[in-house]
Amino acid sequence: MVQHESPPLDLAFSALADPTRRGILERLSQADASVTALAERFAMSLTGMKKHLSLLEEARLVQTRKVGRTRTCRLAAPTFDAQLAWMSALHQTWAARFTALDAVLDDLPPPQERTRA
Amino acid sequence: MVQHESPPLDLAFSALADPTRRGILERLSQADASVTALAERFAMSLTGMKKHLSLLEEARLVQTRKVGRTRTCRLAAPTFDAQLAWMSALHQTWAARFTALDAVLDDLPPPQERTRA
DNA sequence: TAGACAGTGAACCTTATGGTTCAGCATGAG
DNA sequence: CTCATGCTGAACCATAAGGTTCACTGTCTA
Repeated sequence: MVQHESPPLDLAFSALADPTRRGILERLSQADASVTALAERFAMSLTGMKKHLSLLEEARLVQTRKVGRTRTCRLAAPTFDAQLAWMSALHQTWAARFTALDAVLDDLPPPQERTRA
Repeated sequence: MVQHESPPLDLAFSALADPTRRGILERLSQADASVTALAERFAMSLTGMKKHLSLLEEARLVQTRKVGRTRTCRLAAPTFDAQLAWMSALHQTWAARFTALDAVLDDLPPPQERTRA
């Protein structure tokens, strides 16, 4: 497979691709939480949760800090920028194409109707 | 592992997580293309490309149509809605806590720009 | 000081993913 | 009709991903 590159976009999108991780983000959007709390909430082992959190942290979607023996997790703020920018760029393109080309492509006549012209 | 659910968000985000697939979308944003053309462009087998395209199609990011023996691929339009909504919802939460990212979302074109006749 | 508690890390298991090759199967051009 | 072209599908392979358990470290607390 050789996934040679893993730029921010890869990290962020694939972090977001997992429903559990999206759940974690939603949960954290309500309140900060410890690893244990999250593990309980999502019914998985501490270790499993830790892995998710590591990914989320690497993708800069979550920020954690360990005080004493408990690690507290919170949402990291300015993180969707790259994704939004990317999606937005593609979206722009659509807008352009729709106004111009869309009607033609969308309503492309069925093959047998192409006799005239 | 048992990935029991695979709702639109999963599909879309994980489709977007792969750099090749993002590349395909970018390429298609410039012009429609056949499977062969895409496979050549991304230096992979037809079959490999087909798999990517199937995923993209299932995620409703790409639309294909076969005419004769060639299948033409084009961007599908109104597809980031769910993701934008989700991210935006999370972002709302931040807004209460931080106040940074608003500009990005504001710059975004309205998700439903498909007002074509 | 003795546990208990919170988190880590290594090893492992199973399934998913990204890719390949090879063998078809329609379709279009001579 | 024949053959090249364009795509499909099945089988396979290596690695990544999502999870587990078990052993361990560090930190409270009684």
